[in-house]
Amino acid sequence: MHETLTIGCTVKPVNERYTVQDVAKRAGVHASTVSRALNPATRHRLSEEVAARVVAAAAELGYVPNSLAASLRTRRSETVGVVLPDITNPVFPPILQGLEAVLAEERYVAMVANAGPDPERQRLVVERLLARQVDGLVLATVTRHDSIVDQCLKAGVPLVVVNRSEADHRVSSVVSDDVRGMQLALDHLYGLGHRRIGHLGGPQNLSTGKGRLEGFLLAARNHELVPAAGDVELASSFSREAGREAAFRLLDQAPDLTGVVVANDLLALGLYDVLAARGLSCPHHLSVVGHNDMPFVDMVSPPLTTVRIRHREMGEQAAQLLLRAVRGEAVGGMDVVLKPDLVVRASTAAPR
Amino acid sequence: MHETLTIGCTVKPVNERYTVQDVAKRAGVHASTVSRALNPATRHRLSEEVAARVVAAAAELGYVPNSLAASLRTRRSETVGVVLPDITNPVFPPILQGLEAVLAEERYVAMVANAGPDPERQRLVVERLLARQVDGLVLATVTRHDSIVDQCLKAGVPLVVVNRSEADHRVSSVVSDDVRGMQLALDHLYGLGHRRIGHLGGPQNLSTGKGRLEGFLLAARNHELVPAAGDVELASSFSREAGREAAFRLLDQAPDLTGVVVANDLLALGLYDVLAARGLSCPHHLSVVGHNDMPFVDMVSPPLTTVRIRHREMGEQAAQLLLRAVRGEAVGGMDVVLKPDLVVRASTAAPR
DNA sequence: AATTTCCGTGCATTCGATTGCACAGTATTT
DNA sequence: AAATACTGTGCAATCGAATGCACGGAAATT
Repeated sequence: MHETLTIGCTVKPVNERYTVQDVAKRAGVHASTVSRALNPATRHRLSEEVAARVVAAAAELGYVPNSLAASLRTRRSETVGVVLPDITNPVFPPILQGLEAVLAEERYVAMVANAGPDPERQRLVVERLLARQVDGLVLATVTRHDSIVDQCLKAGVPLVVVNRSEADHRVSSVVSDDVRGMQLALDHLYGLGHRRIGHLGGPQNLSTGKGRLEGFLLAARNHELVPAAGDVELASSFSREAGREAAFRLLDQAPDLTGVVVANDLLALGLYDVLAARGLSCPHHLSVVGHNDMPFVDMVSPPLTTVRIRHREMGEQAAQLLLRAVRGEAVGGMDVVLKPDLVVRASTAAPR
Repeated sequence: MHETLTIGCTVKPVNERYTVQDVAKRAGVHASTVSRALNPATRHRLSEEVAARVVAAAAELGYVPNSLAASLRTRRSETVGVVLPDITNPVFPPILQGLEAVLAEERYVAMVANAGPDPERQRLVVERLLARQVDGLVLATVTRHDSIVDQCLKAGVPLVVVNRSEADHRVSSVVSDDVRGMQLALDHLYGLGHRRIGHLGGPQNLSTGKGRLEGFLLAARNHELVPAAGDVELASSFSREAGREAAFRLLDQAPDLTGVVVANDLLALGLYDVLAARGLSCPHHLSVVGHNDMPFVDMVSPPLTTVRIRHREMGEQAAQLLLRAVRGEAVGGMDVVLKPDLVVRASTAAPR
């Protein structure tokens, strides 16, 4: 019986999907009346009685409107595209959750594409989304100088970038205050008594990587610390693997550091790996502060002190910004900068 | 300048999107010829010269076809809906990644909806996706008896369930071999010398919860272990929180257990919390085996011994199954059952 | 009672791409 | 040379819903 039933389609090959015509016939009215009766914005123009009759007929048939046809006519698809660099990076699911929640409230649906880091592929993905007539785009992929943004601006599609921003801020963005985050992290270490503090940074072509490095340098200056050349090392991407590689270099160059402010939790986990490999213990030999407070870093050993970013809210804000733009309510763009918090756990302590 | 440029739309209010008509005019041919020239399947019916001329004209205008219009006519949207219970559960991103990768290869796009656990909301979400004429649906939400599946079967939409399966297996599914997974877990503990082994289980309305409990009981019987009534405790959902609650009960009821096989890593983390709260150490006081090998459980303390499920591959298989169904290539449905592996880390040891 | 206003509904067109059918024009056959 | 086959392109209808316009009838006005 399993063989015979199966993948839906075969059960009922004749897809008896009803149209406004069918509903119209059943209700004894014209198709246009059905359209009006089913649209809350135009229902009032009909007599109560007819509207009710149509609604009843639609319900009886189990009528489901064809959004494609409606979108073709109205030029609004109530669909937005979301372009992610890597959905398995734990910061993105909460962002997506926030996005989706706000969009769903407004009957919008998200088309999610995992575009990866390759600009050519991103371009293709965006084109595909545009072909599907998305009403707007959320990009979580942008680099500081991003040709995809050019493409989108040229296409004239409402656009919001999230998590990372563009260098020249041409489009609305929702990001975290990276400078402030680094300030919090460095203040914390300084307060514990650290004076030899390094930075394990991220890629400088991403606003987060650059902003956090700048924040680090600024915060250091505030405390009249002067980081030596080898006290800063940059990872080639925000991944545990790249973190390992950069951490190796950092610890080789500056073995006397007592604390490291890391630009991202994944990188911090890479640093953890290196510490473990070298038989060094955290926080005893080295205090570590991460960035993002991604899920489960409270469970690693030692639980990671990190800068918390409210990713879900980031997604919510981005969705709201985008919806405003889609509706033409936005008079101008804006940058929303969320304030991060420091979450102190067990990876930081007074220097040995 | 930021104010003036902004959210895309305002930059170029006149959305000069070209149509086949425009391309046709420019190439000096009829619109239908443009359509044929741009479709790889029909291009051969045109003379090389005309086809080239059309392609050139399209490129010059930067023509982007309107997929909505095409879908309306062809009745294929090259879009599939993906319904998730909770995208922040770390098992889903890899599944989504696998799905998206296979779909993207075939030019399909995924509409992702985070429907939550409420069946009424799931129903709404599915209806919305159907209204958008998705070619198929992937459900990661199914319970053992699931009314949403009824709805989908009635609608006659190609359908695949992933991660969890339905009790009466009416639709194709891609799941892990839960019984085998539990066998691996229990064999491992038994091999270490454990004889008092308990089970921290999941909700019985989910195939994973039920299958893993059954697997546990079966594996216990294989070793001629007879679990006492209190040796099994079920969590109300697959979450760390529910894991904590159930773990409290389990440890109260059966304080002499030396090992616990847990139905899910999140539950295992809840158990970790309870052990920490009671000052018990893992694996010294209690060995713990998780299930899923979700990201970063190798970093928790102690690194979790767990049953690895290849979630990405799960997503890939599901996408392939669905695409076959969409194309009508599937003669029947099938259940794909992936074999899990045991990953031994530091949460298991010989009993004290 | 005659005229105007308004209201509810129907008609027909539109959105943009696809595709069955028809028809030239050329190539092939007898 | 005539008949046939084929090939490349155009024409027009179609997918399903939305909407400007018009019209008939009822209500309101004078």
